[in-house]
Amino acid sequence: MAESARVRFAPSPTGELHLGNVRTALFNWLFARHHNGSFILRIEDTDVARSSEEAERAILEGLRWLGIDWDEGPGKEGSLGPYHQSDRLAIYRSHATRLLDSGLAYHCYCSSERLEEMRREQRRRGRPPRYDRRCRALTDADREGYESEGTEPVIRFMTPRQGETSFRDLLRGEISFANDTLDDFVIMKSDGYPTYHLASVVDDHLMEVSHVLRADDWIPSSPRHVLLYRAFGWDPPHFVHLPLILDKAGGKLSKRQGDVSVADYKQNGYLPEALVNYLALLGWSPGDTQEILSAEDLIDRFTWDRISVSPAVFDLERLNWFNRWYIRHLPVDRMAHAVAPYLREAYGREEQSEDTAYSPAEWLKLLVDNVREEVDSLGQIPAHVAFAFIDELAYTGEAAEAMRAPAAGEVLAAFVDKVRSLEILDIAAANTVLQNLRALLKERRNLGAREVMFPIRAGLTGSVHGPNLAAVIALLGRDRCIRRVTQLQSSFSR
RNA sequence: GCCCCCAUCGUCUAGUGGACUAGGACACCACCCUUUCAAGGUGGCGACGCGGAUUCGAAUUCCGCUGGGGGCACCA
Repeated sequence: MAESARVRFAPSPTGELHLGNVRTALFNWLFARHHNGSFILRIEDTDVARSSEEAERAILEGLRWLGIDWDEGPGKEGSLGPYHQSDRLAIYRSHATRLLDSGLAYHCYCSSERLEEMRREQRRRGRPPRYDRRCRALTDADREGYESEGTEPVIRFMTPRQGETSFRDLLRGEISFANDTLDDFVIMKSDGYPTYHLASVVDDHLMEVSHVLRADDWIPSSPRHVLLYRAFGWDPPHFVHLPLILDKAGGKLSKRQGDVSVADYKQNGYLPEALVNYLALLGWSPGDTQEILSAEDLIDRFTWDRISVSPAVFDLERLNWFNRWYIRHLPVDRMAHAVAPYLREAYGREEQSEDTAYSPAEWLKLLVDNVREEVDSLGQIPAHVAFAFIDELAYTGEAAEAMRAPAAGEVLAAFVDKVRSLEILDIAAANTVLQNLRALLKERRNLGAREVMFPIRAGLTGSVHGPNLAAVIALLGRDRCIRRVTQLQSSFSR
């Protein structure tokens, strides 16, 4: 590819940033970065009723969070802007007029009621729903009549009745459509805004887009776009249609079954690098067995010819695996920073370090470092560390059983003794305590490791599962450990 | 209904006529490790949709079928 790579992501701000859209954005971005080209962000806000600034903000925020940056677009006006289609209406109008003047487009005054009725009838007769081109044959008198009634027309493209229109998809080769399966589609709406077809073709040309990477479901529209390029006398860009992302049920990924918006994943504690890594591998592969790929790796290795053509099912389990990997490998201070908001939300505070051997920051890091291996996402962390924030423990059945063990009382008493004798209870000291306790009780009562560890863990946390026990002890600190166990002992003796 | 796209383990995929008793990853199962859970290690389960054709030889090429998906708006 000798020519420069200019690609774009062109979302319409009508809702959340959808995973499918993100994947499209990601592939475009990787393509641009790999080829040292440009990645353009264009906001397709031509649907006045559905577009909102809030949705646009969410999209920009989502992209930024994922690290997908743009070279031209909102906040980065380049020479080929503006990058909101609503700011380009004059451009579309003049181009529509050009087609009108050259007889390749015409005004259509048909009401939406008539069009709906027409389509209903066509479907009823088992015919494909298509515009019947009635307004192609309007006389000047007809037109004047409509105009005097105040009817605002749309502008339709005059699609050839005969022949076929084909285009080359880089991955699939030649795809052709018989022109009679296309109809005279609308290019300008009656509110003066262009439709997607016109706007995207005009913009892609004017913004000098070299490659259009977009989702599969655009294939049926592509011949219309090719027709428009030709009508304007332009060369179409290269097309690469990306396979759709399907849900578990095999349909197009949509709301209702699970989270589909990036904001949801962000909120639930998925790391951007995990999402990027997972999404990059949905419909693309590096060609070897490497699974963990950083953004740099992806940029380095991304080429369009390794994009697959068959649809891919979104698999949360696999995303979770990537997220777990990145959670485990993130530097601990970054992890602490990322986890803090979740703790604050759940407990109103992000640490509980008073009366421990640690500073607040150290305490948080110790906590995070010891719990990170147990969760799929950051959002699950608060539930795993309740023992460190809440003193009223709810004991699980297993925990109660562990404390009912014959030696449990003796184990806990010995534990409190050891802890009481300490000045500083950090993780090293806690480990020493546990080691000594094991040796002592092995000698005295021939107890195994579990018989020692389980009652202590259960008494301290209310559960027999959880982070490393020495860490638990260090996180609670000397006084809380003693308090929890003695409370337990008094309730037993009652 | 019409048009278009797609088809390898349950899922993501490698594979571009012979190196395929089809490789890797997720999930699942077993074992090991172990201070619980997890992580890690080892092993296991598990796929070329069907039928023709081309070829000495097809997962790989061609045709048909079947199946799945998408599109058919003054939404993108």
